[in-house]
Amino acid sequence: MTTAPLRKDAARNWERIVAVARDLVEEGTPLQLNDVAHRAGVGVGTVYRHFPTTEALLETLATRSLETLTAHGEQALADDDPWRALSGFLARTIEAQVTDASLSTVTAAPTDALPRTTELKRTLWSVGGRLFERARDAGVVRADLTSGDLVPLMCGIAYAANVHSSVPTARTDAAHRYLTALLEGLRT
Amino acid sequence: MTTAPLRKDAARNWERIVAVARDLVEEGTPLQLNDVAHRAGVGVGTVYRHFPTTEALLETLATRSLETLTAHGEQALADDDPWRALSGFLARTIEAQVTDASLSTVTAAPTDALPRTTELKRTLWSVGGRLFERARDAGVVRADLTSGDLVPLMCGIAYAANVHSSVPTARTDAAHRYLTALLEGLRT
Amino acid sequence: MTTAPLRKDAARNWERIVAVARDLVEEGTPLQLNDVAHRAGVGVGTVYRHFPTTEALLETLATRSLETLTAHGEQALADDDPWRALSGFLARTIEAQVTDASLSTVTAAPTDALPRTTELKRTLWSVGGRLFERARDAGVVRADLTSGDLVPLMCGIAYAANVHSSVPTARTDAAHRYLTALLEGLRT
Amino acid sequence: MTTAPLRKDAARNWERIVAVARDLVEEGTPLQLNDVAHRAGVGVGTVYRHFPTTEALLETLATRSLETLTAHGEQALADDDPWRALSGFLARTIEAQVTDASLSTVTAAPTDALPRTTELKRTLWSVGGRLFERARDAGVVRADLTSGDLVPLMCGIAYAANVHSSVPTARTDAAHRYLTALLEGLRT
DNA sequence: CATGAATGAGCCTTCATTCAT
DNA sequence: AATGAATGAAGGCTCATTCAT
Repeated sequence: MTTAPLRKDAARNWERIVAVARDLVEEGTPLQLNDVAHRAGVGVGTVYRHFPTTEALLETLATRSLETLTAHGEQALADDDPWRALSGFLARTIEAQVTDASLSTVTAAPTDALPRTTELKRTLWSVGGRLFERARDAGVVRADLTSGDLVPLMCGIAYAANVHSSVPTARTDAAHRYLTALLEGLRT
Repeated sequence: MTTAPLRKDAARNWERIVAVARDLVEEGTPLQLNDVAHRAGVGVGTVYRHFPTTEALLETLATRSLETLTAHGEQALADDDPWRALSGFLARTIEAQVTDASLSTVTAAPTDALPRTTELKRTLWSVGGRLFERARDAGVVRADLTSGDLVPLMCGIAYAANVHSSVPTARTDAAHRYLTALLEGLRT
Repeated sequence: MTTAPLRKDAARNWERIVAVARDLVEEGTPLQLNDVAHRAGVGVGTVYRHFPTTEALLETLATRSLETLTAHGEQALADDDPWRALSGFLARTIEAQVTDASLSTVTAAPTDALPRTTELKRTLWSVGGRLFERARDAGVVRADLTSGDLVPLMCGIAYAANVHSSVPTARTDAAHRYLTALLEGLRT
Repeated sequence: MTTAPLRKDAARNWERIVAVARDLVEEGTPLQLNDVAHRAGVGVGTVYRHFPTTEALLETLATRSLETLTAHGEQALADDDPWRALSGFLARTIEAQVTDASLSTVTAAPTDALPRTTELKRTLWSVGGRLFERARDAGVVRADLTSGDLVPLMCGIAYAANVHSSVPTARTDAAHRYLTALLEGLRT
């Protein structure tokens, strides 16, 4: 409902642009709207029409991961075991962060370009927060950390996994080890 | 003997440039040699003479912290208690990373502009590695992390502490909490 | 079909830029794209879009002369008298070189920026070579020079004509005298 | 007598600078006084003291060839055979031009930085002119060229020999062939 | 005399954004 | 809606020349 229904050709362009942008982000090339336009075979103006700024495009890329994670989080809330629920959720989060570069950027950004992003982030933080608080109330988590520390910590682990390793598998691996260590530290 | 003895006026300019650069880095402004020159009240050429690239300047800023940390690390090696030695060293490291933005950048960089930096980093990693291995040999540290994870982890914690908090004291505070959590996880 | 059809306004800018560049080259001012842009009343970016390097612009200027000369050369090949054909062609070549500064630069350059230039030069050299060889086969030309000497010799004469005389008519005059002397020397 | 007698150390610096500059010119590197100073192991100021401009240095390099050629020319004037005298002189001139890059530059330059250069050039042109006129008076040389064409022609041949051949021997070779052709054309 | 640090104009190039077509 | 040419601020770097030490 948020987005107006697009004409068929406009929708096709939108898809192309997003696809190209995803490739670029994946290979680490900094997003440049001119460049995206060229590779997508559309005019610069078209890209600007769909995505007024680089950030807007990046947030659009991140949307998919944000939605998936939210869904996972909501499922986790249904889990009886608070610790298993929290740790599973965090594992998925870290994996997404390490895999999808747009996600880590958007997650760490203090402000958003799209209202939709703000909304999604808020929901996701809220779900994560509830998982965390449930675990703390159950006494399985240290008391000196708060739910507000979750996002920074996830960003930090993703960042740590990226430092010094450009190989994707090495990154995923490192991320898991770091999360495990942290979870051990979190657990009471 | 490391640095060639500078003429008095050259030394004064060097100091000015470094001081200005430190301020800029501190306030989060990206280093631009033209800008540095302007603010330091010297010609662009002067900055370029002293620091051929932005990286060289940044590494020069980081040198101080790198040296201090190395000295601390070497003192720590003299400590009888392997755990106390390691955790103390890491605490100082994190504090430096959070306080000095040049340090985190230089630490995370895969390559160096100045040979001096490479040398300093190597020494520091080596000291940290020895502290870590001593702790592991003493059986006070988890076995699935290695000394090579130390640098990424420190960078990650510093990054986490910086996300979402621009207030210096909040950063230092967060960094300590995160390190504590991690250390709990590390400890056997 | 060689050049993509330009939009009307783009074409107008292209023309302006080329015209300004021609003037500058004519008056001996070294081409600078910023300068060209300014004088043509367009933005720097526009010049860079049309001509990525100074060389590309210069070669574009030279194209006209290269094409004209090639046409003349092909007509000359139709002439029955090998000597008249060769000497006429060389006379036109020299005249063009002395008149059009871009031509001499491009001719003497070991490498080209535009594929089109390489193609044109190759064709022109080939035509000239055939004229020369026909004359040699007819026994009207010295045997110790080869068709490969033609380009250097033409460049040399143009250079000679330019040394010490900034007045256009004096240059053309000198060029003719020097070519005549050389042709006398070439003739058997 | 023109140059004031130099102190011994000043003389040594002068020699070093000139030697370095000769090497640079030989290898085709454009002369830059800072660069020369660095390679010669002296301060920039010292180079500027001895040679106020790049041109002055270049002319100093050319002096040697100018003097040698003048001497040769004067010997040639003693030769009974006007044609042999002229052609021998021109052969030496061309050889020098092709061998010594400073000479061709200085020869072609419309103005001089050092009075000494002007004087040397004047003398050399005069000697060359006399050789030429003697040959013309003897009726062994075409009448439509004048002694004033000698310098341009020599520059032109040297230029032609340099175009497209970076190999020294190939240059000398080409220069000889071109001169021979021209001399044939000059001869009546 | 020698030194070499300092200067800064000058040139090059990129890229986010606008707007006529 | 789409296109892509045009714009020009912004930043990077070099090098000839001066002048304090």
